[in-house]
Amino acid sequence: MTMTVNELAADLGVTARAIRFYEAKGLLSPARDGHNGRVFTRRDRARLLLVLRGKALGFSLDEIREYLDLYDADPTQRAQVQVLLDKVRGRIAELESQRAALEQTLAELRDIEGQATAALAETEDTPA
Amino acid sequence: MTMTVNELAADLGVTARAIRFYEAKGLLSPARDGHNGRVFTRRDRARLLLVLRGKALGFSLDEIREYLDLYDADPTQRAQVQVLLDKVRGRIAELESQRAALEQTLAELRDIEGQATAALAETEDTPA
DNA sequence: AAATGGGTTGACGTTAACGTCAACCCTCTG
DNA sequence: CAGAGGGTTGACGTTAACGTCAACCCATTT
Repeated sequence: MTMTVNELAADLGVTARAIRFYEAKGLLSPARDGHNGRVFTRRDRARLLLVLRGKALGFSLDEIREYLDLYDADPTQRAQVQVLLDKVRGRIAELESQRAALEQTLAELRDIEGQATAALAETEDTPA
Repeated sequence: MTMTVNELAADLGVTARAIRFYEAKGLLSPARDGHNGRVFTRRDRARLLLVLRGKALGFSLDEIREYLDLYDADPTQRAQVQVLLDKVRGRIAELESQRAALEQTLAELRDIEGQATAALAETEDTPA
């Protein structure tokens, strides 16, 4: 049911050092087994997956922590919910502009790909 | 028709230091005016824009340089074109998986937004 | 001539995100 | 009981991407 650091690390393709680092940064908070090792549940694992996705999207660990706080936020406090909402909307705006840049880059790369393919086809029978 | 470092920097919202740094890294190669300053054309500006977009997408400067080389590549050399094509396709694959992660994150954030909005509406008449 | 306003090249400082030891602690197992 | 096998906490090293001087050059303006 639970995992150790190295198991989780192997599972998600990261190093144990990185996981401990994330804990030190407050992104994870696995339980302990006496003086022994950390105990990771599937919730910890899910959280780490969120961290990794955030990283893949180019966010810093600090940003990811804020982002995780959005998940944990208590939706019963009116003022806090308002802050949460603002943050979420800001993040959505950022991601959407990032997506736009990404689409544009993809389009350009596809264009280059097409040109390269064409160039190959053209010289197909007249090799260097 | 041309610009100085600081003009370009102000124009695109980066520091002159960063621009010089990019040049040192081989991402830009503006002309010189005698012993005086760098001279940036609109082609240099366009190139810098590509750099900035790459950064926004989370690529390292080294990766961006490779990426820029794709633009500059000579499409008349068969072997080089093949390499180019492979690189481009690899990059496209990366970007598409990145886009998938982005879409998923966006969906989750929108979900949180909806819940927060609902929570606000519910306590609208019964404030804290 | 002195000062002011760009611009230049080092050279060193800084932050983020770990990598890489080193030293140490349990807990088995032969 | 001597290792071997996990796990732990420092502490220091490293890379990327600049920031931040410092010292200097050249062309004006005053």
